[in-house]
Amino acid sequence: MDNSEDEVEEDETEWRSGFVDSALLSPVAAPGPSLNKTSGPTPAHRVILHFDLDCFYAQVEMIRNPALRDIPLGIQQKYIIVTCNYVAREQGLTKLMSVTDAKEKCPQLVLVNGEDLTHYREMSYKVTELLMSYCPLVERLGFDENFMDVTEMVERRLAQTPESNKFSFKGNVYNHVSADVTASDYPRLALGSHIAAELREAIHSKLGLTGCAGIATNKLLAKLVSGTFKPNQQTTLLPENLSDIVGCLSSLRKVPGVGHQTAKKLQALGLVSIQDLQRFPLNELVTEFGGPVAQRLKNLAIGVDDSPVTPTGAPQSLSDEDSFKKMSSTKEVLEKIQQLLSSLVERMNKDGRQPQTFRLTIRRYSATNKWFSRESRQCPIPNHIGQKIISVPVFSCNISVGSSDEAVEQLVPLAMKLFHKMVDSSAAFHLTLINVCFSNLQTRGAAASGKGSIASFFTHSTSPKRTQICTSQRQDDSSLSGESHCMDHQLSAHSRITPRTTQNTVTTESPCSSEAALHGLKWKQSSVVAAVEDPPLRKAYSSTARSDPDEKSNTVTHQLPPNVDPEVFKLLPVEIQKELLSPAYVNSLPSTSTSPSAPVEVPDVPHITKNKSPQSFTDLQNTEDIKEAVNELDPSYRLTTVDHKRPPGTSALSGENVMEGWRLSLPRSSDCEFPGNVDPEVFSELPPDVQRELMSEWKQQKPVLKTPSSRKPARSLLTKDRKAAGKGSQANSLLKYFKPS
DNA sequence: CTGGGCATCT
DNA sequence: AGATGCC
Repeated sequence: MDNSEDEVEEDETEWRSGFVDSALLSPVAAPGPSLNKTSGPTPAHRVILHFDLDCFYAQVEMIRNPALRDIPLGIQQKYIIVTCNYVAREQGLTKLMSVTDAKEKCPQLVLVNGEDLTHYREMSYKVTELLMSYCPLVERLGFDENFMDVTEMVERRLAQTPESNKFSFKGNVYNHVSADVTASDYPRLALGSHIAAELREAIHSKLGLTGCAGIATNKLLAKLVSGTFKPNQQTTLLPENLSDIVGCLSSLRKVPGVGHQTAKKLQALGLVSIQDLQRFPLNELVTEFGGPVAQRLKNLAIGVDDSPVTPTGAPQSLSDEDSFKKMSSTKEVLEKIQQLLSSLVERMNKDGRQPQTFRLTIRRYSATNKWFSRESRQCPIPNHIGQKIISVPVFSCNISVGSSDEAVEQLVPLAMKLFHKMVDSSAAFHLTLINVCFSNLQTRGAAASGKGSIASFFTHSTSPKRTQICTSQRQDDSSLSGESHCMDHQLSAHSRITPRTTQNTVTTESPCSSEAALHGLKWKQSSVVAAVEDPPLRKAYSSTARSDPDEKSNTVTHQLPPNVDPEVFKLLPVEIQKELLSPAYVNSLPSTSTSPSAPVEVPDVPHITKNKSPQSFTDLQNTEDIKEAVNELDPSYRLTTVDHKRPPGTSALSGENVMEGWRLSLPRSSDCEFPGNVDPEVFSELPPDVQRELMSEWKQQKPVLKTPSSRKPARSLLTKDRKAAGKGSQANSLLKYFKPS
């Protein structure tokens, strides 16, 4: 029962497609709650583009180090090659292959550690920004994909462009010989293919990245078709071939939106192919998945997708995580949390918004079902801490208070509290992942918003004017000519890129411009200048937050485990302090061999000689030669120890960064009675609930970590209003993600 | 020997 | 808080 009659099938799906895609009619979706709560009606026929960058991480690394261009390159996270360049793919490597398998297939493979996503994130937002500069309707999907609704652009071009251009397709046309196509039937898709080609060219010329694009009438089809001709090509799907591309999906898992769980449920219903799902009665699907999901699945199976391209904007949460084989001591947890928080606070600082919520997530080891079962606890961030995450400009000077370090110091105890809500550290535990996350991000005060709005224009490679036009316009059709002008200017000018050295364009707009212009350097200044060279300044400000009488000796420092900041230590619950000081931990292993700070070996010499045939010796030589050559080309880029995670000595909480004013005196025999070990002054400065907690622990000799205190965030509506609340204010903060650091 | 993010829905 | 999905 294959699709015997192509024309009948196509006609039917096309009819349904038009039927469902037009929200004005849409009786199909009417009975149940509409799956996409798109407010506005979606145009009857849209032109949707899907961009998918080629082996994105690998491309970024090859740009950073061109010596990697022509050698097989894999991007490694832990034991996985998450992606690899096309040189490596020619030798059989695929995405998400284990390092072991990869090296077996390709002994010369050069690996770069890709656990730090900073560079990928930055480049990713540059791409989104570039697309947005042509049309604001851009939706991100991961770091390397973007949807774009160019319907209005197409309509405008339809009126403007000469006839001859309307009737040719750029790039491939699915299931057609491109030159052969009767493009006059699909002038909009044809123009969409022109736009896609221009945008891909812009991405290439301005950012140096190649990628694929799909052109179709909805997101699902655009995404499906974009990958049909793989590296650096584009493909248009004509409506007449809708059933072809859907029918070609080898399994239901290939349908975007059908994940592991959904596929398993469908398989339990006896469905394995797309055709199975197409024919399966809707009612039975409803009982299994509920109305909306069932209808959505049915629609997807026939290539129907009326979900709108929703502009993504700035992220709603920032998180940082690390996975490892085993973590089983509080000391390790504390250090890892410090590490993660340092980098997360730094990112949050650059963002400029103030997080209202902090979340800690862990994954426990379990022999069965290793990959799920994450647990998390979250709590509101006290305002006085949240403010410190954002560094505050000092008067008219560009130097800012080094408050980010303090923010980390105060967040660590918060995180440890959450940790102990999940893990009873008096019993054995075994974690394999820790994640820290800021969410509920709040744009900062109206008046002092110089940081967010103005800085973005400076760090931004495009003119403020154009950004304003494109981001504030939304979907209004009122200023078509304006956007069109903007667009055409861009398109015609992209052969010559003039990044407009920003300074002069914006200086006129705000007296704070010089302050904002240096914003990108602020973090460095705050951590170096404020903490080291300018202690009085820093102290003056820290004293406002904390009554810190005088500086005291550092006697305890030497007793602390390495990398534990005494300032932080002081703030920890005594039980944790005790745990950290106990001989078991002091002597305990620093041996998390999977730690990201451990150098990644490229290539693994003993492994190769052991595993491979005798001839691999020559390969080994070659690889070594390549490695050395690459290292010599760029000394800052060490293949053997590629670790972008954290340059040495930049940790805000490294041991040498000694803070003033901690004064907790503990005896050498660290694990004796608490009250004698605790400085009354310090105790009196602790928050009341912490005091209560400590008291109860001393009395009971038991970790009672329930805070009876007030955890009443009084949260109400934070779910829905992404569209309205987001866009306007979000446009500014979004730009921050578009700029190099 | 399946990473490190992100989002949405419940 | 968790599940699920996407890359």
